[in-house]
Amino acid sequence: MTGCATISKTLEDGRRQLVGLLLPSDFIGRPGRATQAFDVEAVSDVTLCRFERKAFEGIVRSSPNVARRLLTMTLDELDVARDWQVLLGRLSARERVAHFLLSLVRREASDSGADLVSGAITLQLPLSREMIADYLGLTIETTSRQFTALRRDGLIESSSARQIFVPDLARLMLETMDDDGGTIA
Amino acid sequence: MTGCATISKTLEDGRRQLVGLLLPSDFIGRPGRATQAFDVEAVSDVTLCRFERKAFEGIVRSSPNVARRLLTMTLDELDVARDWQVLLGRLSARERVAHFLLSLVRREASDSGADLVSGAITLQLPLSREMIADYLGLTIETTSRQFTALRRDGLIESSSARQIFVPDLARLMLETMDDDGGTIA
DNA sequence: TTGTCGCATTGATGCAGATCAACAAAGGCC
DNA sequence: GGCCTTTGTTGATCTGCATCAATGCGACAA
Repeated sequence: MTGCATISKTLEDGRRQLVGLLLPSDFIGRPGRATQAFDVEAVSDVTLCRFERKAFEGIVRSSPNVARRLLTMTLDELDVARDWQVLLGRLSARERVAHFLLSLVRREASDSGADLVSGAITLQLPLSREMIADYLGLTIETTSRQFTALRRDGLIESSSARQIFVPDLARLMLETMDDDGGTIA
Repeated sequence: MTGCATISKTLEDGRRQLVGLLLPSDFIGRPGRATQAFDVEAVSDVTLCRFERKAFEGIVRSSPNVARRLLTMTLDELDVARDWQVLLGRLSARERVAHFLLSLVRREASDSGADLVSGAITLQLPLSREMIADYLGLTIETTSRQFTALRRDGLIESSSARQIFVPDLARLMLETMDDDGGTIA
């Protein structure tokens, strides 16, 4: 309901990859599953709404609307995961960072109902550089360098590491090269 | 029901990433969705079982068991997608290829009920080198070189490009470095 | 047989991002 | 304030994979 958490997997040698970002309105847990194959970790103070498994599954069983909603949410998560696969497999470091920033913008826009496709916006990054790197399949250093490069190119401005001002969203979108916003010359 | 298909996304400049591999028993389509954000493409002759959307959604609505099964399948797909994210974000080329081969072995094992964790096995690759490269977020050349390297190291043998013999599954697993099979010295 | 087409392999070279290392900045705590 | 820890930035160098370019090889047709 408030706060931010991550879903991740860590390999034995310490390499880590985030596979999900949980923000208010997201759901944790898998109905009908005893265990979870990934780690869920709060990255800020979090308040959440807990359901007893038994009771919850009873509700799901008795209410087809809830069941359908759950399926829809899972399908949405699947789409997010697949877009993320494309990012991890094929995008350059700069494209990844631009994409990350825009995904945060879209999250915020869809929460507030507005539909920001251009103009300026200020973002609060919910994650540290290390987490962003683990999110994007990069190292801390390249992530930091990409932020610096975007700042140098005037695509973002920042007063602190966690506070990002985007003067022109359309211009940032040109950096992402995906079919939601690309069309680069 | 027979054959093999892929789910993928292609960027405007031609870069492509597979985000799903469909083998017999898999399901195509998203209940409650009009459109699909990814391309589905047959890579061999395929026979499938088609349902009318209206009729199918009626069945889902009236039968909670079907609805629950659908949710379970989607959750499984989500787990696969997330493991894939880890592979794309953090594994080396050699690890990716080893992981790919083992995922095919597991698929075959789980279909035939057997549970192969060691010993030898012969695989028919359902994909060309190009598709494997797009699957793993690599180029054709790197993929080919990794097959050559695995052959050189005695981890696989092959009579043709599509036919792979794995003399010792346990040894191949040591190459994957994930927490399902790693434990490297 | 000989050409040609598509796919796979192999080699030479380049480069984006990783790694190693130093330093700066921002809190927290006494 | 001063000290320490954590986090972020920057620079120098290295390396794994991409890129560019041939070459090999089986399938198929003329």
